[in-house]
Amino acid sequence: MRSIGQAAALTGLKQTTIRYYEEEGLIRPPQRTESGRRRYGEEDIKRLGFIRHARALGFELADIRSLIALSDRPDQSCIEANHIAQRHLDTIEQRLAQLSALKRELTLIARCCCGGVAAECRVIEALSDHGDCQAIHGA
Amino acid sequence: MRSIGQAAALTGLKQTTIRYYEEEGLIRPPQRTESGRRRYGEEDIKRLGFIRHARALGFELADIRSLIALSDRPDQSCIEANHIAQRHLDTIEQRLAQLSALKRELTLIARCCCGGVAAECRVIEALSDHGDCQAIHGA
DNA sequence: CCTACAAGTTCCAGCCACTAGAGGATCAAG
DNA sequence: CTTGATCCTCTAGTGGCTGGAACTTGTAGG
Repeated sequence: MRSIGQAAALTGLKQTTIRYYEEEGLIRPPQRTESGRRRYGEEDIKRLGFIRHARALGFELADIRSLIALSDRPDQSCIEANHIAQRHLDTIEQRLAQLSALKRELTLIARCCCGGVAAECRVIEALSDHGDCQAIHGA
Repeated sequence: MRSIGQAAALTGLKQTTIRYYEEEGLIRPPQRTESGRRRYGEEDIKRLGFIRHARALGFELADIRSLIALSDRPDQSCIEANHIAQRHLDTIEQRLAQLSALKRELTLIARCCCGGVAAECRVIEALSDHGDCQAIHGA
């Protein structure tokens, strides 16, 4: 059994984050010592690792909640899990496309700064006038 | 002079957002009618457009504040503006790299779902075990 | 046994950039 | 005068934590 500090060190999460996950019901409340300190078993550590990994992949807590529910009922079809992953993948792809559009425009804007005074600054000018900016505002 | 509704329609911002920007000091408080309704002039609309565009490019309000301050003192060097843009570009590039890494891993994970039961679900398994996941956790 | 000090506890506020909703006032048209 | 659109202020909520205050426990050394 580990303390919250050890759990944090093992999973790479912060103690406050672990407590937050408990509060949010993402992990079950761990055992406590007589004095009230949390004690985590191997299963708890595993689940924390799961959450950590899923968060690192950008899943939202709501999705993670669903994935956890799925893994707790191992007889169920995993189509749902795949669905969640697929949906997330779509989101990521959208964001990627958006971001590269941003990058393109921003590169253009940033490149034409010649170091003059702000009155002639292309950066500020380009930001003021979005006539030549396409399809960014659908963000 | 335009009402806040017109300003919103012209800039693509919501009324609440415009009021929020006012509260945050990103725009100066507009004139008011006798009854207290906001009236926006051309300059105000322009500035709102500026903010809108910068936000669409992903600049944070703090950066936008600096950019506005710069454009208000047109005699100053625009190196600062360029610096802000460059910094933002770096952030975007980092996020892009991160996102494509996520996409790669997630694609791998999602692909191996064969539609079986959750106990054998590769998606859940892959999330539990991040032994084969590289360098995502530096996010 | 006493003293530090590290590590844990709860609770509450703050972050960002809005957004939603309540509840009321005002405006323009018919 | 009524109706419905528009506007006003104020408060609270979003997600996913993070930080701090104020307190209690555990442990190691002297």
